[in-house]
Order: sequence, then C-alpha cells, then structure tokens
Amino acid sequence: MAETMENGSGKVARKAVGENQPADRETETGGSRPYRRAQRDRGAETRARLIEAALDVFGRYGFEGATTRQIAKEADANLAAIVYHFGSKEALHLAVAEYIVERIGALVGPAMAAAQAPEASATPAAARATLLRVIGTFVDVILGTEEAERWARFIVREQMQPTAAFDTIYGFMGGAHGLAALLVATILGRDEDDEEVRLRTFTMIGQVLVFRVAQALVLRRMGWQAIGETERTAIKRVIIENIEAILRADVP
Amino acid sequence: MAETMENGSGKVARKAVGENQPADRETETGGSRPYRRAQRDRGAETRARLIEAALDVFGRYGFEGATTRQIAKEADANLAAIVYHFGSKEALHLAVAEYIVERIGALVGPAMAAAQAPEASATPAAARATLLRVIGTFVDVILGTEEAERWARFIVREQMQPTAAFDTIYGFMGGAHGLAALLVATILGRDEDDEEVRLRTFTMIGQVLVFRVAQALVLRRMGWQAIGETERTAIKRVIIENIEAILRADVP
DNA sequence: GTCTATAGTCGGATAGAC
DNA sequence: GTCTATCCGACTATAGAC
Repeated sequence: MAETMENGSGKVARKAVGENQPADRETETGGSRPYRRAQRDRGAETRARLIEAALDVFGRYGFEGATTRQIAKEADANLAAIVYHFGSKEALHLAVAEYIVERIGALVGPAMAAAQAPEASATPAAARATLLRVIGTFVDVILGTEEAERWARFIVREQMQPTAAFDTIYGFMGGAHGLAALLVATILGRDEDDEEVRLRTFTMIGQVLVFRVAQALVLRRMGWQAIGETERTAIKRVIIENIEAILRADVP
Repeated sequence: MAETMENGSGKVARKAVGENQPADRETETGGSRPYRRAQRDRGAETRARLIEAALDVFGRYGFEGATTRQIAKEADANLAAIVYHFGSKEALHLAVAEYIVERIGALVGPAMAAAQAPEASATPAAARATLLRVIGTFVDVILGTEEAERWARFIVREQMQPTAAFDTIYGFMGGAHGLAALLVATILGRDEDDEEVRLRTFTMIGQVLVFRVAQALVLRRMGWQAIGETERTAIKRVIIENIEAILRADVP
C-alpha cells in the first residue's frame, strides 16, 4: 500500500488543468480573462485543491497514515504548498474539518433552517412531517452525494479516535441531533431533554448511518454494485416506514 | 501523535509479568511450575500479546498509521518478534482479523447457534422472541464488553477502506446478518431473500451500531461519561421497543 | 525464541531560488 | 506563491549473536 512506485522522477505529473501554467501560453487575441482570474487567485485555488485532496487522503488513511506527499500529489500541488498555506499537517487536518462542516451546512442548511421555524414544530403533526422531511434529506445527502463518502470516512474516524478536529465536527453534528430531538420530543409530547427522546433520536440516525458506515457489507449482502438512486429510494422507504412505526407506537 | 518519546534506551520496559525472565531467577524451593509453563509456550504467549496489541494499534491508527514498533512496545515484545511470528506487518493485520472473528464467535456463538435451531424460527412468534434475544445479546456484546471498542474500530476501518482482512470479517458479519434476516423474514411472513427484509434487518443493526460508531457524539449529547450497565439498559430498552414497533407495523 | 544493530526507504518540515 | 533540494528522524525488514 501507500504506493511503491516512487521510481526517481520527483516531477509531479502536471496534467493540463487549465491553470498552473508559466504565463507565456494562452496567446489568443484579446480577452484571456480565464488566465487573469487564474493568476489572481491561484493561491486560493491551490488551497482549495489541497483541502479536497486532504479530505480524501485523511479519510482513507487516517491522520498518521496519510502523507503530505500523497496529499500534494493528489491536489496536483507542491509539497511545500501545504506548509505555506496551512502551516502544518495538523493545521491542514483542522481545515478539512471546517471545510466539511461548511459543505454539509450548505447542503442541509436550508432543510435545517426550515425545520427550526416555529411553525415546523408547532404541533405534533407538523413536527412529524418536518422530521420525516429532514430524515429524507439526511438520506439523500449521506447516500446520494458523491462527496458524502469522503466526509463519512473522515467523520467516523474522528468519532472513533477524536483529535482536535472533533470539536469542529461536534458543533455541527450536535446541533443536528438537537434539532431532530426537538422534533421527536414534540411528536411524543415529551421534554426535549428527556433521555428516552434523545436515545430514540440516535436510533433513527443509526438507521441511516449503517448504510454509509457498513456499506461494504450492505453491498455484498444486497448483491448491489453501488447505492444509486434506485437503491436509495428503497432504503428511504424502509427507514421512513420504520420511523412512522416507532413514533406511532409511542403515541397510543 | 505516534509517540514522540523515543529518547534513547531501546530497552523495552520489561515489567514483571511473571514470564520472560532469564531463567536464573525464581529460586524458590521445589516447584517452579509457573516458570516451566512459561518456558514451554513462551512463543504462543508472545504471539497472543502481539495480536492483542496489534488489534489496538491497527484499530486506532489504521494499517498505515500503525507502526510495528508501537505494537511491539505495547505487547511488551521485541520488534523482530513480529516478523518471526507472522512474517510481516500485513500478515499480522490478517491474523488480527481472524482473531476478532474468533473472539466474537466465542461470545455470540451460543446465541447464534440457539437462533439457528429449527424451533427458534418455527413460528413468527418464536422467531420474534429469538430475534429480540439476539438483538439483546448484540447490544450487550457491542456496548458491554471492554474489547468491543477495539473490535469496532478495526472492523469499521475495514468497512470504509477494505483490505485483504475484509474477507475474513465479512465471513462472520454476513452470516450474522443472514441469520437475523431469516428471523425477520419469518416474522413478516416473507422470503429470506426479500430486498425489504434485508434492508429492514440492516436498519435494526444500525440502531445498535450508532451507539458504538458515534459514541463520542452520543456521550456528549447524553451528558454521559461512559456507557456502563445503566446506560446500556436504557439503550437496550429503546431499541427493543423500536423493533417491536417496526415488526408490529408490518404484520397488520 | 528473543535479542541488538543496521540497512534502506520514506516521512514532515525547512531553506532559499525563482 | 510555487518550486527544488535537503535535513533528519522514524519506519519496515533483515542479519546474526545469544
């Protein structure tokens, strides 16, 4: 593992990405706007590529297992760029956690904001509809987006062996659980701080998580190649039915 | 991480473990049986300690992140012993997977064997009782045994980034899911290969798993220090209630 | 079977040219 | 901002004494 092909040639195989060129290309008449733009925020783009690559590599190999060389290579950037932009391997790791929270927030933020509106949990019936909608969004994001696989790897590692990055992750995840717990509390007519309410909320989250965390097992057992839209729909239906049953049972 | 204290002294701090002594100690009259025994299977004991240590270190740092030095140190064994007993770091990794399957098998084997008996799933009612008992055992093992934390770390890593060790793990986990799915199928009066049955079985497993995988989050949100017997009982009650509700809903 | 010593490789981080 | 070159510590694996 970790690449045995280090055969000489420290050259980074620089494919044509449309930037990172020495300035004496792109001699088309007039415009050259793409070039100007690339020139202006070349640093920001390198930084972004480094974070994306680091998310992938940290997620796959863990903090210690990941190498800055591999991250730089995958980002098509220079090794020294990591220290320049972030200061250290550890700081890059933290930046990745912040990036994940930011990206997930962008995807589920609207749904969460809607769920936090007063009318969304005004009555048990409204809260139930809101909860089911939030869970649906959760399934779509966690199983449907291509990035989610990388996020999950990174986050689960933090759960099992927390580093300084965990606090950043916790800020978001704790809020999400709290919001869901509030909805569950409203539906069941209990207090938000009720132990049972919080535990039951975790079991609902777990029903979704298992398809992400134990995906290798799921694919083999289901005879699937991947979790596409068809599979996701089937999963969502089962989970929604389960949650309806669970909520029904507790409101006799 | 990965220990910065490498300060000279390659000596392995050899604490009194009752063995690994140079033979000219233990001059008590007569017996010296413990010594003889230690002498005889010293190799087997070193091997066992190496596997235990490797399980811990591989689980915490991943295959690449783990170092054979740390494993040897934690096992109170010599670095070269790893190659001697297993051949390579990778072979040790595989041996750990086999060890985990063996240990979990020893703990849940009886429950699984009982669940496989014909009468355990003869009727939907019998199957339901069996399933609830199996889930209870699952919760106890996964949240109640001290070793489970280490197993889970190792297994989840394999799920997210499978190596050769995954096949070993899969043999056991696939069987466990199959058994549970058979029970669920019997309860719901469906076929064992039914897609919905298999998915629903995964959602049941997920309700337990979340408390292991997202434990850092669970502890903070619940305000718990650890998951002891009290906490485990509360979790088990919620999960059992959920599963009863889910099964009830599908058998109108 | 277990040890020390070491060969050979690869890691993060730095310096300084451009 | 990005590059090459390099330091030096830590890694896996091996060799050979005991």
